[in-house]
Amino acid sequence: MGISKKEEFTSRQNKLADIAKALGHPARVAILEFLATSNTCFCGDIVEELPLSQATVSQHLAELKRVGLITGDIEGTKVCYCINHRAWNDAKEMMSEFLTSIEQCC
Amino acid sequence: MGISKKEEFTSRQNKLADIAKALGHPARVAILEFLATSNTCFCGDIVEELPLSQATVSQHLAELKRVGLITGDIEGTKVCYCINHRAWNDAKEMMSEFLTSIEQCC
DNA sequence: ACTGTCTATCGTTATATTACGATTAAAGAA
DNA sequence: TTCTTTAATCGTAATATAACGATAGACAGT
Repeated sequence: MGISKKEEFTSRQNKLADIAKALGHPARVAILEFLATSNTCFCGDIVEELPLSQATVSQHLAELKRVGLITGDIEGTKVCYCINHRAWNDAKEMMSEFLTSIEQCC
Repeated sequence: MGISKKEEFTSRQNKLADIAKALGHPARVAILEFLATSNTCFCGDIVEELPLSQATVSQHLAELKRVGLITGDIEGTKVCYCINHRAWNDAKEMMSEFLTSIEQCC
């Protein structure tokens, strides 16, 4: 990409874009929906649910963890992934505010 | 990316992810904010506002147009970019619904 | 017809993303 | 200790994205 110009934008714009980017793949949308509706949050169950390999699912989980939307707690040999409610609510508020702020135009 | 597995997800998950992806760059967030707050919607004014070249801004505008969030109307030699209110409201509703649907977890 | 202005597109480069098989590391069970 | 299960990481390949200069094409003015 040549050199990134992200520093040239506000930190709010960057944070918003970063959250949106994390939601910008159907697999990650599916993971979040699975976590919200299923009883189990174990990585293995997510892998079973998705049409992707274990390695790929692990990558998507890492991306969601990178932006803080989920946590991963080790339980024995398994890992339990959970929605980080604080971060999720922050993201929800930030996104909602943005979505409603874009109204009128020329 | 090897081969994309996007067909394996629901069309709703894909659409949601596609919108999120379009919002997943600070330049595109900035463009939408500019359109919502400024009187002018001309491409040239957007280019002036952003710390990016004309070619790069044009690419970002094309991406926003691709998902339907903005329209581009030719007016003489200039092009007036506007928020597509119908599409924006659809996106807003879809995103809000998703954001609020993710609540409880394990 | 010529000139300048505006914006899309082309060509290119650097980097990021998505995907997977194979391997590794950690924990529990035998 | 040895074996199994689980999930992260490594290595790699294909594709996508972001950035820009240069060019082209459309329109308006002279």
